[in-house]
Amino acid sequence: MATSHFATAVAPARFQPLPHMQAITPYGLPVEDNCVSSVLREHHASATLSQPTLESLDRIAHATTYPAGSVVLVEGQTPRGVFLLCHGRVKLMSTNRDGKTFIMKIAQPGEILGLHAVVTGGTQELTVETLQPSQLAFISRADFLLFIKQHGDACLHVAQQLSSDCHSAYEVIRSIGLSQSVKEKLARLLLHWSEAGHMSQGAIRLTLALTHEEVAQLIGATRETVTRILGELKRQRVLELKGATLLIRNMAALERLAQG
Amino acid sequence: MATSHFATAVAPARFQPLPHMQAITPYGLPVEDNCVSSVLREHHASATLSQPTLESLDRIAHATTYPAGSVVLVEGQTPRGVFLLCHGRVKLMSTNRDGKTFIMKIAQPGEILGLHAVVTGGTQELTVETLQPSQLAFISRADFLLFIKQHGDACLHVAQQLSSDCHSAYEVIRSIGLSQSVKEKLARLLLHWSEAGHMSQGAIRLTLALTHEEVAQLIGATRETVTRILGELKRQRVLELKGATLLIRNMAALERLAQG
DNA sequence: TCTCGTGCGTGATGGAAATCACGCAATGCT
DNA sequence: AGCATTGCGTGATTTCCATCACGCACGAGA
Repeated sequence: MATSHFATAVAPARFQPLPHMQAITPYGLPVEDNCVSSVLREHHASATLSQPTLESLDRIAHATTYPAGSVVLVEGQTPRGVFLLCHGRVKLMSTNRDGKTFIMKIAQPGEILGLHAVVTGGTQELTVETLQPSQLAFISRADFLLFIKQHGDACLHVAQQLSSDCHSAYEVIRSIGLSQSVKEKLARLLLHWSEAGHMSQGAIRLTLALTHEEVAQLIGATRETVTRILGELKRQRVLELKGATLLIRNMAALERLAQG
Repeated sequence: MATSHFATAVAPARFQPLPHMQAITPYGLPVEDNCVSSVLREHHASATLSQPTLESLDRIAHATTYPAGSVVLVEGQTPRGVFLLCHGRVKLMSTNRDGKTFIMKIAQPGEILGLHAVVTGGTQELTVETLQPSQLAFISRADFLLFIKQHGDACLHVAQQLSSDCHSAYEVIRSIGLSQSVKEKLARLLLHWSEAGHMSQGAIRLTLALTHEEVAQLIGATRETVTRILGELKRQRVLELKGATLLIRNMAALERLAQG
């Protein structure tokens, strides 16, 4: 189990292109030169970042496309810079010596990866691995530090990003530290996901792009328990699961499980 | 148990002085007007903050002394501003509906409390309660935001503080998410504390200012298990405990327990 | 088409720790 | 002094979940 995890996590690192090998492998993603400013405009940052700031960011950022399963950053390494996630989804995780993995969060487009290490000058806290083919923009440490020194609005945005990282870390701690059972944690996770899902005929529909193993690593449990509890919830008609599509049929029951 | 926790956590809130009631109750602590710049000079910030920045910080900060057990910030509340911890120690914690508490960290002088909420504009993430008589400097939200906008070095320092908050949150997640047993978590905690302890006749001496209950809340366990494991470690001559003084006799054994 | 790898479904079993339920010492209050 | 409160020490019981050990489905590649 631990071995198989390492296989998926580490093997694709060989495919990791260097930042300057820009867009050699499209993996079906559109190759945009200015993906940086566009993704920041679409997502949260529009309010805080000025036009000149975005432009100078575009100048120092280099977009690259990665296949699914690429290891972009590794915990413990000295950071060469930060990555801005333009397209796709990546998992941020930590692994201990006996191969047990904990997934801290799934990052969405617009998030900056590897920020802490660059800001504090320490080593990388988390391992970052793509879940899908993803486009990331690399900014070297020196360029980035100069950039936030020169642009006050960027520094504020960095602070906000760090705040939001903290926020999600605290959420995780609350989830795994303050709950009695795995069922409760799983219910909480599903509720959290349901916020991003769509209503359809009285149920909430969302696509579950993770394996049971990964779900387990998100809540600090084993794959078997996740499978068992999901099965139980299906039998109780709380959930319905076809392929990667998850239907939440009984929201109230889920909320009760998550400690109402 | 839950009730008794709430008693200690909430009751002293009645003694909470308003920030403008400056230094009415000294509680045995020296009353310094410029505690802000002096504590920042002593601790980490000396490198990043310039003299003019420190001076203007002193102008907007208002020092106040609190007795032990004061609730300074409460999770969920809309923040009026941030607190800079000048003297003493406070615990940052989160509580769920059935009264179960998780302590995220014990903050040391120099740390800024309530930063996330002020930076992001959201609600307070954590409850902050003094463990000892402590001196805190209040800075209103408006003053603080203006201050970091005007002082680039301060904004960077804020980013670093947020990074370090994230760092400790990730540490906690690793500790509680990636360990097999309570014994392992407790060993890790003791090792972490030992870094701040002093060597004396082949053992490391440190003062354990927390109750077993609080230790349990730091590692996500119950008071009984903490008592039992500490007792076991005493019997195995790994630890020695007299009053609030903790002696670590066998560092190697502790490291083995913490997964060497 | 036949493996092989990967992910899911399930049973049996053991063990770590939560829970419950005490007693006992130290401290503070009136 | 007497009483309440708080923190520590311990036993008995129980519950939940990790662990081990399978089988089975499905897509990919030879």
